[in-house]
Amino acid sequence: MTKAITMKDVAERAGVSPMTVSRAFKEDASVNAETRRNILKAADELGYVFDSTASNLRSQKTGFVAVTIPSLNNSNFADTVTAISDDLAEHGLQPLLGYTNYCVEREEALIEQFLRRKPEAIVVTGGQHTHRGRQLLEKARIPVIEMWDQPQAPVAYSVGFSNARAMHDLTDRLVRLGHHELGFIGGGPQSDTRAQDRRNGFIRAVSGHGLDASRLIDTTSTNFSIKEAHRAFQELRSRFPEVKTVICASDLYAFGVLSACQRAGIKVPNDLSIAGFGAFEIAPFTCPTLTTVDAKPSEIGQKTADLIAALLAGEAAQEVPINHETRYELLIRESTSGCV
Amino acid sequence: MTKAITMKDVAERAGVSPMTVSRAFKEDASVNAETRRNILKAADELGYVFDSTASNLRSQKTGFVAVTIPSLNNSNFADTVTAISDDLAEHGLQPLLGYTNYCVEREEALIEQFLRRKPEAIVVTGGQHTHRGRQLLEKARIPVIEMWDQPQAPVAYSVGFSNARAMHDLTDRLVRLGHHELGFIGGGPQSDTRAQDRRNGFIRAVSGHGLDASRLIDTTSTNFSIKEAHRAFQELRSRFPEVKTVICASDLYAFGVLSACQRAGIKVPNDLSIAGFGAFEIAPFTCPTLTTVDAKPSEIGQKTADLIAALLAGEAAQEVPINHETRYELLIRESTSGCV
DNA sequence: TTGAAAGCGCTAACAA
DNA sequence: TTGTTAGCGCTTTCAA
Repeated sequence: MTKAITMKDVAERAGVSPMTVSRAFKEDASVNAETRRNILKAADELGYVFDSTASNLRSQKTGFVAVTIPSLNNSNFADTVTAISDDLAEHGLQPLLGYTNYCVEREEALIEQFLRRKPEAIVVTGGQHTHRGRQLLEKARIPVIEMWDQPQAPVAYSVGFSNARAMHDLTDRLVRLGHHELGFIGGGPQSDTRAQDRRNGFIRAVSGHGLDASRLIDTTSTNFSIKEAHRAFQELRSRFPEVKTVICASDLYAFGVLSACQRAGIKVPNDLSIAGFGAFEIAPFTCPTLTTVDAKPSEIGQKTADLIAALLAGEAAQEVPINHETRYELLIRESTSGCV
Repeated sequence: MTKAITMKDVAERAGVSPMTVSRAFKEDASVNAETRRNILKAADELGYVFDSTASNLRSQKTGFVAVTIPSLNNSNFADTVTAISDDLAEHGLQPLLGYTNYCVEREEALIEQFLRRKPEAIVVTGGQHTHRGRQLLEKARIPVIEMWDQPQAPVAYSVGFSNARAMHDLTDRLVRLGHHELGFIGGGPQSDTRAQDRRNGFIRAVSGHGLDASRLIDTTSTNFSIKEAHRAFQELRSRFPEVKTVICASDLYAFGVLSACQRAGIKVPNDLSIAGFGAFEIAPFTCPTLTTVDAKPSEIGQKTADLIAALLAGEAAQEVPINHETRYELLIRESTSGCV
């Protein structure tokens, strides 16, 4: 391995000082136009590659934004990350992405790892952390954003919505449309906290109407899978055969229930209504189309990135709101039109 | 902002030299067990956070592996990245993830950006790059891996399979099963190169049997969407009404065609057979279940990470093969059982 | 607009 | 096992 080419080499070739080379590589620095051209040419000829690691150390700025999500393989989180990534890029920031696999201990490890890399802000999904994870976030001297949920006790900033309220609204709407025998799949004690919140919202809405809110089926894996939905639906059918409307913590579950019904010859929505959560790409294309809630994941990502940009631009803290509530939208479709 | 706490501070508090603190933070360094305990305690009390940026510069090692994929929102690529990420973590490496949106110019920009951060290896998806992108990869003095495809002229290492051959095999198999009027959706000149390769494989297989291989429908967007499939299927129906078997460049297209059929009352597979590519999670759960090809994305990720680990461990270059072929599997299911 | 000097926080290399 | 010295490649700061 020959020695790496540095700014000094470029400087010598261009006949200037290293400092001028440094400036030439900064878009907005004041360097004579021709000098800059010469420098960039020299750099190109030498095959010089700017070294961010040195720049990061000296300037105490890395341009990193740490982001942890539960899973990469979930189109909602993928949409959020895509939006964050796009938006941050406009501000010259680069996400440092990690996934927790829905495990707070893994989150803690990720947070610790990421903080060592000196990101300029850190984004985590949800408000559930280990004790130490939370401490790390609190002591990090950078903006901390919890997204997707509205934590009861936010570490600092939050961008998201209440999963409980969203599911409450969906359920309430369906009850008003005539659905009275409802069951819920997902959100058991082992699941993702967002799924748990959704289940709570379901219970609150159903109880609020004086209906039976006890037809709940736990799922055992933290991430959502179609297979799991099949198992859960079977359990629902045997324990609560009277259920006419199944609401699921995720569209993936809803799709699983729908496919199980198609296999079993159960007509949806005539015999059974189904609703999901998340507005996955397939939802408007299934037969029947799937009732769901669009949590607008891209909007969450965008608002998160905008918030970071504002905070890093040094906007007076009192001008930046702490909690950023994002919208969600009920999408009532064919799969729940059976009771009218 | 008060001054950051450094190793020097920790050293003073623990009554040792900074070098000893440095060693205490390295798992395998030789430090007296009690000394290390004292140091870590002191660090904890001071709220010290190890500074990777300084470590990276001094040791000329960042622990980063740059990875670019076309899209985050594609479960195949998400699976690959998840596997890479898991595997690299075991070697203390951290992926630096970026997505190109199926655009070689964006890829070039990402490569350039990433190389400045001094990753220890770089992984790109596929073998298509801009001229400069390729040059950057060639001149980077780190292992370069092209994954998912088997490029004709690899930059260095490759881990993947031939999309053309995989689709050829699927098509060939279907022809042998009695499918003789075939059409293909996707892989037009504007699409993802992997989709183009698949189309070529289709053409080769169909022509190979002396059948009409000209029933091809272009899609216009680079990423796969269900909506696009609806449009394409409509075009296929009007231009080639004789088609009895539709093969799609992606499961997402196949799902779109299937849902369009369900809407239109076309019986699958009795009136029309459908096959996709990618073994998406929904494929075994649709009604009918979907014939597809499993390209084993996790395996690609795993092999890629293993290759990187081997190369960084300094294994003699001649011991490490250049091309790593990964397996794929034909999954013949209900959606193509109409011709038997 | 350009340059010189100093140093960001860590660790390689060497010494004890 | 521990310490000393020097310096990784940039950019801050100050001066011209």
